Amino acid sequence: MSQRKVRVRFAPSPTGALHIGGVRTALYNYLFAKQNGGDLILRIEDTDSQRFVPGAEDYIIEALTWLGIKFDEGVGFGGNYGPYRQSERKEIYKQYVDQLISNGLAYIAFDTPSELEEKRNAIANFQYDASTRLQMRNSLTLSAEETNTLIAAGNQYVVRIKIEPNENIVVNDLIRGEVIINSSVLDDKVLYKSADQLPTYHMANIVDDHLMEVTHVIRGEEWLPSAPLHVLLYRYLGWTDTMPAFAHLPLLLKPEGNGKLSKRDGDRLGFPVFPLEWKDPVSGDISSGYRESGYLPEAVVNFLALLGWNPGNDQEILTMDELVKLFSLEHCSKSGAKFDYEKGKWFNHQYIQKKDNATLAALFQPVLAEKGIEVCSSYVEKVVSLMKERVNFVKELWDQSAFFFVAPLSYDEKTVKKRWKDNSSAQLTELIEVLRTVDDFGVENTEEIVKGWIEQNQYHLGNIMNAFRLALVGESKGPHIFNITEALGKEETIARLQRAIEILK
RNA sequence: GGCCGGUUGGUCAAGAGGUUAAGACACCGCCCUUUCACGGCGGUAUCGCGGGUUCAAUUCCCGCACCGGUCACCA
Repeated sequence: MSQRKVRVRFAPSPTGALHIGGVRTALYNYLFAKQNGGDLILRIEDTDSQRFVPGAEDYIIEALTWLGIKFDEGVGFGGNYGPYRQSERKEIYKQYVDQLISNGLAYIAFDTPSELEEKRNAIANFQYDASTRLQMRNSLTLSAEETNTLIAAGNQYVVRIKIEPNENIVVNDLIRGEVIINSSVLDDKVLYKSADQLPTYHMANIVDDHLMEVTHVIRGEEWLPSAPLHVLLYRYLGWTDTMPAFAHLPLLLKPEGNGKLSKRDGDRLGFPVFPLEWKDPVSGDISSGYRESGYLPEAVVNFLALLGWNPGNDQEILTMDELVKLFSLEHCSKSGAKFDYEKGKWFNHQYIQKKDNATLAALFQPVLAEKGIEVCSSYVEKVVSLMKERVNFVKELWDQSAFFFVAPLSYDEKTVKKRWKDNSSAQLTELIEVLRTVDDFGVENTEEIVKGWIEQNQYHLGNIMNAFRLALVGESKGPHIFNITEALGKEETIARLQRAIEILK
């Protein structure tokens, strides 16, 4: 299996929004494919007709596109190995199922769900396997004639794999090494159900990976227990020599408490677990998304990439291109990672700093529009350049810099108490007169004149500046004060001073 | 419960027999400063426990504990 072109797939089932853990799996597959000059396939695993959710497929594509994870083929991308939706591949699976049956590697079982339920209730740890299958209603215990009669009469049945007991099955995992499981602990898994004429995940997955010439299966750790079954299926189908290599990724865990990160944790703890906002078509419930929360896609990618993998050094800010170069399965960790939302915010902060002002201003404009503010982009860019280093999200820009767009309506009580002195209004009144004489309201000039005036009169610099800031901003925050006066302009600066003097007396 | 996987600071983690056990997030303190941030500096680990192997073990082996996953006609 030397020179096969690397081909990997991301194979979600369209049962709802794509979980952030799934996004990471898709990302790792993408990085691995690109690094090796291979292909990434998007395959939709919709063999469970019961759980299909409309809109989920589009959601998956939109989310991954937003993040810059590009597919080479698959649903929505074309390709020569289609169709890529499992529900459209019924006939393909059927022939392999039949092949297994005729080779004696699988059999037909008529036990109804309720009969099985009964068994499970009656016998502790009941498992449909070599030790029990001869007590069940299947083509192993029934004659061929009886079997055919039952089928002809329209009885529903399933096809089960026939697993021989007592054999150690070796799964070679690229991340975990050899994992050995005894076949006796495996059950005769259902491969196919006559009810909807669809295979189950296991069968469809192996057939498709083989037919689509997948070379590496990179998926979540929750699949590790069924990996031996998959190895056996490759053998039963005669495809062992082209069996893909496996890599089982560690899980994303809840930030606190136990268990893997779930859909509900996000809303409970106040952060998104989905890339895009998702509205459940049935319940109408809305779950927040990273995009709508103001995350930059590069930040999400970077954050996710480092959750379960690291480059082996202390580099943390990595672009997609760098990730493609550096990624390796060997550096993936084996243990689950608790999801640290705070770190995610930090990544976004880093990427905001890296973005140029024009881009950020363009992202900020809609937020301003929402507040009913219309200003030219050059002014927004100026504000952004002054304020971006202090926010994690574009949206926060408004909280931090509203005073650039609207005069303070009130003055923060604590700040007033601390910064507004008895002589403040007298001094600021004087300051107004000084400012009136300033023609060039640029940062340096205004600062020089104001500081000169303060020095001349032996005033306390801090007292004046803090009261000045209070008048302009309404509280004790913001960038260098003369950057604010420059942006506001002479008229507005003086108006704000007058207003503060009036109100605070 | 059976089976499988994992276990380095609150979190993400580097490390691969001999190190003062990196770095980042968060937190705390200090510095910078006219405010708030940014930035800078500093602080917090007897590497889950118990046995081995070895001159030497966080690193190798075994047992235990704990955490996680999985045991469907779901993926």
